[in-house]
Amino acid sequence: MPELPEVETTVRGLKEAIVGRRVREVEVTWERTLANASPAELGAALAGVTIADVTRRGKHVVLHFADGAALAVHRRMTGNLLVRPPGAPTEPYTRLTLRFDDGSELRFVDIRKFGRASYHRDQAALAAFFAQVAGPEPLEDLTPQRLAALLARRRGRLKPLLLDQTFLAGIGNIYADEILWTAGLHPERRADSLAPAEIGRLADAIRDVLLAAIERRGTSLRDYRDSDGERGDNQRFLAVYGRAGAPCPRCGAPIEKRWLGQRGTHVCPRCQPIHAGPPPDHMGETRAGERCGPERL
DNA sequence: CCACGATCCTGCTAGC
DNA sequence: TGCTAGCAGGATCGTG
Repeated sequence: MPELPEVETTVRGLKEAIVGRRVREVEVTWERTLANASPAELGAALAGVTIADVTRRGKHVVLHFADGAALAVHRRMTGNLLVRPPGAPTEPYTRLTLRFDDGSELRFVDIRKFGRASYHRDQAALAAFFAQVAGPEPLEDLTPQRLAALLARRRGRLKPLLLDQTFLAGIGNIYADEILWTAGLHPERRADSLAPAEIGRLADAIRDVLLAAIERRGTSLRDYRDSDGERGDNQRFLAVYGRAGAPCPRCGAPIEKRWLGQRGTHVCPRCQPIHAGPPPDHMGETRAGERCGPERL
């Protein structure tokens, strides 16, 4: 569910809400949520410790504690991190709760139980963890030159590569489809086949699509909520994702849905030709940000 | 290195 | 109305 823009939105909300709060106790209601510790170990490690900062790395929310330790939370498909005041009724599907000194709570609510939290005793351990699971941040200095180097000698197809978190950290199924449409690139293009102009379009699309979605506080199709429980707005601006059969906002051709790497994939057959080459003439008629209409709320 | 299938889970919905 | 198959913002592991 949550991809980079949703995680970024959540992190900004959590920073406001819980930095400076001190953990009184930890409650674990679904043990497998904890990836590398027992409930007792996590409780002992966090009791009495203050939240010093909240950051994002890829799709992970990272809670940093005053003692240098950190808790990395990956929400997978349906997980949400909600801040609730003292005495607020518990949400169903709550898997993990940090209760603070003032009685307020941070709750990890996750219908499908895929989400995971991992505890890291210090910065070195945290860095080692992310070295394993997360590649470069797509919003930090992703120049066309750098993207070209990343794509070189990659023989796989574009979309599965964008979904590979060690290639770039934070892009998921929605934004991969939106990015490739924005760049006018077919998801099955071989990654090392892009011309320099195409790499430039891809770098621009990655930045533009992700930044626009952050500005709209993320995409809420069904389950995603921010730390206040609010929905995002970006679902109203999707060009291809979830719009099979509907007209392409740029050229009007019906959006196709196909299956690629076990993921539903949405593509405009006219704007995203499978063969390498210059973009179709109509590319650029619509600028990023003004695409889409109200036909799908 | 790359593709594919199975697995972990629950809820919703389209179609019969 | 009621049931069921299939699908869902993800990642990992094993096989070929």
